[in-house]
Amino acid sequence: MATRQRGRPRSFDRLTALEQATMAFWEHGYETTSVSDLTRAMGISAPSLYAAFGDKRTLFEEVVETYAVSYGAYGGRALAEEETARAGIGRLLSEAAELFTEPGHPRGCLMISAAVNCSTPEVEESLRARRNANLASFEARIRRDVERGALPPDTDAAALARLSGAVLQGMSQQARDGAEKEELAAVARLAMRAWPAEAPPAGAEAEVTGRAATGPPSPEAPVPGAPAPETPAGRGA
Amino acid sequence: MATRQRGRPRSFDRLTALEQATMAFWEHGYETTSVSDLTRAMGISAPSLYAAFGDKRTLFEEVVETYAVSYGAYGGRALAEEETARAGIGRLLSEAAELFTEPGHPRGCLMISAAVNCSTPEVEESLRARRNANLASFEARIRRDVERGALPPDTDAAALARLSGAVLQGMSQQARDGAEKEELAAVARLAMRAWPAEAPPAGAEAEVTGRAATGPPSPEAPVPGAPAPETPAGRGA
DNA sequence: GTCTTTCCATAGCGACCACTACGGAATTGA
DNA sequence: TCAATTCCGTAGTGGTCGCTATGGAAAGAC
Repeated sequence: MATRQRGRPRSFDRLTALEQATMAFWEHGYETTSVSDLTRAMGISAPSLYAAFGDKRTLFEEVVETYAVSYGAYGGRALAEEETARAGIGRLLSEAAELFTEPGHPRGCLMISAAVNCSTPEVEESLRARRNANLASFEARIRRDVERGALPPDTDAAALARLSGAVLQGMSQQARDGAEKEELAAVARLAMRAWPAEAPPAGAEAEVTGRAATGPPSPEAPVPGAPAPETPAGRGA
Repeated sequence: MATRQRGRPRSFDRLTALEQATMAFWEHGYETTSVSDLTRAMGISAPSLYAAFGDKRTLFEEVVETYAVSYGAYGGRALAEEETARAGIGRLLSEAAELFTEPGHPRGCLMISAAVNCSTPEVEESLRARRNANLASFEARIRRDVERGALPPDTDAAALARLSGAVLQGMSQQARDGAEKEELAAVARLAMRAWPAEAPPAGAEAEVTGRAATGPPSPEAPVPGAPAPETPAGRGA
């Protein structure tokens, strides 16, 4: 890649167009967003779209990938940065309440809602796989805390992960159904009460009655906050 | 309506055809199920479909209505028959785990998934209204228990209702994503742990936390299994 | 300038969409 | 039997779908 490319350079910004396509898909879903909707939203013509992004399905996959990186990364960060699985998922749900209702972009989560009832099985399957991968990352994070002793040994990690994913998905639909940020935040807060009593993260003194801290706990106590990436595809479960 | 109708009688059973249309819409959603999909599933030709059911949208509305009555009624019954809101919603979620994964029909809930990303706003809005009505019926049922003293006075009825709806919606999507009955049942069971401690249902010993009787001080104590329909449109929230 | 390369707008492809005009077949009441 | 009435299969409506062939305009290299 030495010389600059020869011919006429393209007259639109590829990343801007991609973001506009993201908004369109996010709002209306894969199937319901037609190519002519896309060209209108992106401000380019159909041949330009096909030259720059391949076909509609390839464009959607690229949209999902950038969405997972730029938005879904919140979830991965919450899980990785927080001391415990409980704090991580609590923060993830709380941030989701904000993200799902934030002005400036469509409501809810693209990975959750954009390929429901999709007649292209590959597309539906692609997002389903991302959702299930995130469920698996929830479960792994919880299981780690169980093994570490931060959660009771009889904790059902799979069920807790699935519940967290279900709440997240329900919050997404309710955001699209008109729920406001505070309402979803209350749901997120309440959902954390289903968690078992949190054991002391490490060497600290004990404490008994269930239902411990909900918010971000000790800034940095023991256990040097696992660098773990843990979630390959961002939020969405 | 005295005399029998004159001409040639229709050669298919209307209710059977309606049920086959229900299965098609349930599986693929409103938008993605084409009229030719419907005629194939129902075993009739397009003109017969239009003569018997009006247009596609009218057929869908009729499908939704019968679905709400025959399937969604489970939810209304659970809410009406159980002693407490907690028991009612607990039973509703547990029955949903079964219904959403039962063989013999598509997975998940038609009212939750069939009009996501729908390009016909009236259809999308119609199911959204049913979901929100069910949320409201959850909230009313919970609020009644709070006023009755069966739940603590500081219970956030709206948030608890919304959480229940979110879990239900998430369970529907996870059923479609492949979750099995036991997994969803575990989610349902776990979700009920978010509920506050249940107070004795009626005239039992006093309780502490402030605030004297607010609402109607439960004239008839334990409230026998309320005949109330309570939910006009069945499950779906 | 000239040539080469690439972009992009017009215009149109076949396929499918929801929906319906038509006419023969079937079943009634008289 | 004869109309009257209704059903339903064939075939086709205009419209939109995802996608692309063509060809002029624009911007580099020389």
